[in-house]
Amino acid sequence: MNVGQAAEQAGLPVKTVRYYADIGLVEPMGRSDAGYRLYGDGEVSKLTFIRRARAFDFSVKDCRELLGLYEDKSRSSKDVKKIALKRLAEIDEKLTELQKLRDELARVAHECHGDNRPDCPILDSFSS
Amino acid sequence: MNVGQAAEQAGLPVKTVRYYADIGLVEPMGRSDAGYRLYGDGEVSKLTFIRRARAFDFSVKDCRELLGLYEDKSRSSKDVKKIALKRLAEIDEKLTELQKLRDELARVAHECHGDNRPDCPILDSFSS
DNA sequence: ACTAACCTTCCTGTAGTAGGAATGTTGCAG
DNA sequence: CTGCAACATTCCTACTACAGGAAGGTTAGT
Repeated sequence: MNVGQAAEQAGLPVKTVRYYADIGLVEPMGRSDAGYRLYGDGEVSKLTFIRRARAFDFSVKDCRELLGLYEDKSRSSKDVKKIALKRLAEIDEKLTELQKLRDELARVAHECHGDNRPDCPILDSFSS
Repeated sequence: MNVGQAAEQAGLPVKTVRYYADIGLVEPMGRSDAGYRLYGDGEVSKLTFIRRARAFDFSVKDCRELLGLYEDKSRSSKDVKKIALKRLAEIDEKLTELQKLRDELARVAHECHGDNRPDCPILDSFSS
């Protein structure tokens, strides 16, 4: 299977699949005589796995680690859970920050009457 | 005032101040004989303004627009509010997505017993 | 034989800096 | 006057995770 088909099956852009091959994240099974990347079902599974993990906001670096665990049949679920909980904590922190940001922005935006006068609490909050 | 002092007063890294000068966001008043960037209080105000706006997660591009409004004494608060509300909607969307992500990750992480057995619902959720 | 649809590599760009090299300037103490 | 620290300069590289496009080769079908 060429890169296009592998990409389609995995639900990823071709560019991305090639990129993953370049950085050694998911290498093709081999190359055709013409130098085309050749993929099998195993590689497609890995690519799909990565797409899902990325959708969970795991970094490519995290994915590399997870993929290692995914392929390692002897790994314990403890190892995986540890990474997941770390990501969860990071996401929680991000959520908290973003929520604070949102509230403050909503507050200043609400205070701004939004008319044709130049007086604006939003800009004031930036400069004071 | 040289770049170091301006950066300190604005609460920004020197590198960042130089970057803002390079991209024409906040240009120095002038240059010294030796070619040092020279800043005045006006530039420091703008830099401070940008730092605050960036803290609100506004992009540098947004900042450029806001800075234009900030400097334009005849602008209406309506224009500013429009940008702010747009950002607010974006943040809300991001929050919603992140929250969904968080919940799903928390769910699969919770389902994983995290012991020494290889069986792991987290990885399963990625590959199925 | 031609053409469309694939594939290849390589180069550039994105956002917003951070780090570092090589070099020049300023100010002050000895 | 000299030496030195603390500043400044430009330029190059790296980061993340790709996207876009150029220039060219391959394959499959008509």
